Amino acid sequence: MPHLLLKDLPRYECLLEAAKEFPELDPSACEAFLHLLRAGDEAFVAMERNLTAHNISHGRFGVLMLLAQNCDDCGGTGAMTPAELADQTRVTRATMTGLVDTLERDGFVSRTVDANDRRMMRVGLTPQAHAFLEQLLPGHFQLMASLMAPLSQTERKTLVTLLNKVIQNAATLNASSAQSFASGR
Amino acid sequence: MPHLLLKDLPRYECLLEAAKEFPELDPSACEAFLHLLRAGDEAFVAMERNLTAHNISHGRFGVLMLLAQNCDDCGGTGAMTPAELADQTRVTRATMTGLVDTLERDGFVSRTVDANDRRMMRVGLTPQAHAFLEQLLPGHFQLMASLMAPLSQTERKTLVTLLNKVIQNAATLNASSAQSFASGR
DNA sequence: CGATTTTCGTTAGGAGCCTAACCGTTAGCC
DNA sequence: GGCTAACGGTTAGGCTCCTAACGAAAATCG
Repeated sequence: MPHLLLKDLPRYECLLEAAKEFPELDPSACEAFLHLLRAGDEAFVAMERNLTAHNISHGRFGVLMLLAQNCDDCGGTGAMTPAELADQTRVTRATMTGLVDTLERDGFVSRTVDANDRRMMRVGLTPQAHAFLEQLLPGHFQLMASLMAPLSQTERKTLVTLLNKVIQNAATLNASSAQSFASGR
Repeated sequence: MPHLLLKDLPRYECLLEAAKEFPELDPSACEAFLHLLRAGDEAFVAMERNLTAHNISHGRFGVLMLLAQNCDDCGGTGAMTPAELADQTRVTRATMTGLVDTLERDGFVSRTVDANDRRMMRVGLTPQAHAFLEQLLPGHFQLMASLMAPLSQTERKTLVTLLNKVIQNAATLNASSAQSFASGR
């Protein structure tokens, strides 16, 4: 469970005050940014607390959900390679190795080598994992519902619209700055 | 830099579909929750990337900001105890020991024992830290501004209002569930 | 066909945070 | 005043994630 930021978010007057010293500081942008960070963190720790109560980490949960979804959607077997899993869950391949290690140890997934390409592995859910998810998910969904309870339907739609603008923008900024980093500064 | 969630957020139709299987799933709540998590993560990694470019971690940055703020606000010396720092930055005291260790090693803070209570330490900023912050902060503020650039002033206000509702609610839920955990389930 | 390059999964090592247990110091209480 | 409890900071050990470097298998190409 990560921490995040200061206990008390700064009052808006303080931001206006600080803006006098730093002309780069945009008070309304700063306020929105800090609130976004805090709200995201609160949501994250709430979710993580629920997951750890079931003895599963956020990373492992992501793998299980992805495999389950892949199983349901395409009517496929639900087997995926570690590289696919790492890409979809936004984790490095090295991390995925560790996640699959513990999931396999706990009996939630099975590893088999691909018959056609002997470099590849196929990771699939066990029946035990399906049972575990069916027992876990209702509480997970209830948590989301209770967290968003104070928002009306229209407020939720508004929130999603605003957040989408930030997400799109951030993805562009992050990608371009990552690129400028890769190309030597 | 943490990862977060799946690469592609689920489409709303998929949530509606999943709701048929899980009656606890509230599609609009789930959508808002996932977008919040993603937006918060994007903002977080953008900030963290900027900080690591200056060879400082998010945790250490929080300590510096808090000490600087404490110095400016009250006209005080800016010296705080590790326990105060831990409380305000939402980190355990053990973690704060490590943060102060590295900050002291890098010449950003100094530790002195309290004269009245020999259990306590006083952590204060060095001139070097002030110089460092003055060099770092403009870029930090510019980052926030560019992240929130696609939102108008009124949209930012709306966003803050909506996020505040979530923050308040989450703080209550997290506190009560932490309490129920402390009292033995 | 053999040599190079690419791709896959893994290992090794590090950073940041956590909990639990620890000493030294102070405060409360007969 | 001495014994116990509470408090402040630290240490020890664990978890999750990361980057970097590695061998094995496949693809590419002269």
